[in-house]
Amino acid sequence: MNSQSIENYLKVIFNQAISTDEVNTTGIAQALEVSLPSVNSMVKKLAGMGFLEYEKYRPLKITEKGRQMAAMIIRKHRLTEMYLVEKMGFGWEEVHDIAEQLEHVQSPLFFDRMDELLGYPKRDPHGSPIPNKKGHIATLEYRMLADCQPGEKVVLKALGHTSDAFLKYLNSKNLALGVEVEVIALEMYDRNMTVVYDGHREVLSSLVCSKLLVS
Amino acid sequence: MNSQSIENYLKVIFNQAISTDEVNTTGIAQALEVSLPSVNSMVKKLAGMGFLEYEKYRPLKITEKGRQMAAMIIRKHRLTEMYLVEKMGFGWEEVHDIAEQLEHVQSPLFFDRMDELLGYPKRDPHGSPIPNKKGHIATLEYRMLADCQPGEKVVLKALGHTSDAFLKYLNSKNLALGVEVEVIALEMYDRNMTVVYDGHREVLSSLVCSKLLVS
DNA sequence: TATATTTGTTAGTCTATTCTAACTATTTAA
DNA sequence: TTAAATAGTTAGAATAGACTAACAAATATA
Ligand SMILES: [Mn+2]
Ligand SMILES: [Mn+2]
Ligand SMILES: [Mn+2]
Ligand SMILES: [Mn+2]
Repeated sequence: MNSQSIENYLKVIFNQAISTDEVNTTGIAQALEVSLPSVNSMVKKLAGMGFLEYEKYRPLKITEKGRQMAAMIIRKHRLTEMYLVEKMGFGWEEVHDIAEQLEHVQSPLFFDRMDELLGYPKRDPHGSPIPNKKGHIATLEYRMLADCQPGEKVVLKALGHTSDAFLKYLNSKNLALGVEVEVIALEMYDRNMTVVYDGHREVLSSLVCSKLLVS
Repeated sequence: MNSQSIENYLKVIFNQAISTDEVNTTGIAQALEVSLPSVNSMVKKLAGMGFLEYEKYRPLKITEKGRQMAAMIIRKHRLTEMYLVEKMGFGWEEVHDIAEQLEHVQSPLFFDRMDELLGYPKRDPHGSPIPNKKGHIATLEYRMLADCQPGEKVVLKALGHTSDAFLKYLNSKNLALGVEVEVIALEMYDRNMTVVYDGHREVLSSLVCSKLLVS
């Protein structure tokens, strides 16, 4: 069985590979808050296990095997988050830290049961796709709210970022997935956006709007 | 935070202290399937942390602090088992291995929510008491079925042992907690007991009867 | 292009947890 | 009450994962 440490590295590497395909050591070190040499030695180990391709001083490439393995951990993480929200009444800002631990539990039955009880959900509480049992991850074609034009009506589908602070901010504005948002105005100077939803009228910064994924 | 290893040691030591109060190294080694020297060095560490009293070549004594700590882990273990059975539809023979992992999750909220959703249960699915948040464990005054006399009608309340094999045996005989059992006959030669319950008539060995706790 | 900055690597150390081999104390039993 | 058996200890080593200090390669910048 892979250690929790190995699983956490793999997950980070997989996530960084989504945007750039090639991953660098420094990024991993920052994400996991460990030193560069720690990453270097773990990377060699992961390469030895066939999860990565590694050449000295070259960016890393995750292999299909690595991708597969990472997807299974992410599957467990996201199923857990969904379960905590849907079945145990947690808020979407409370579940990540718990899922970070439960994702390492070794028990296919446990996660299959969650999946079943949830009715085989496709997304986690933050709108991110839940990989299926084969490791396949649906690619979601959402736009950023920041790219919408005044007059458009869109539905909030997912978040591009899920920090505690951001989730709490969204809670304070009553912004949740599924909410229909109408773009009223876009200030060209700072790209602040005035929106209306659910009887609310708010001005959202471009920072926020770039993290709200809509369709 | 205490490591999983430390937590597993503490739990074993606590459990062994219930019967004899004094615990010996060999018992711990057997329960955890590790070598004697491993236990020896961990025991010194636990003593250093104030969980045990240790003197060379003397049996160990668990301290109040150690008892407290162990109770909190056992609380998480048993709440988890109850949750898995009651809310997720697992059989009582399936839950121990999952609970063995979940008991190490660091999230008071997670277990408090389980507790709440379960309606603050007093026992786990095998009839063992769930320690309360202060670490207090109710002592259950049950008798062994083996000590009952022909003619007595008793209710199965808990198990003195919870191995997979035993639980599966009980499943095969449709014996579950809460079942009312009438003692029909007791064979003095081998102490086999003939019992009737739920429309079943079975002959149970003394080995089995000594592990069935009734009231 | 030459230099400065950033990024990645190596060497060596540390802690946690485990092990085997060798030894010592305690307990049991002849 | 001595010898045998059992239980516990020490020493020394291994592995996993992390770190700092020192160095090398790659990249950015003047
Ligand atoms: Mn998460
Ligand atoms: Mn994790
Ligand atoms: Mn159990
Ligand atoms: Mn455990």
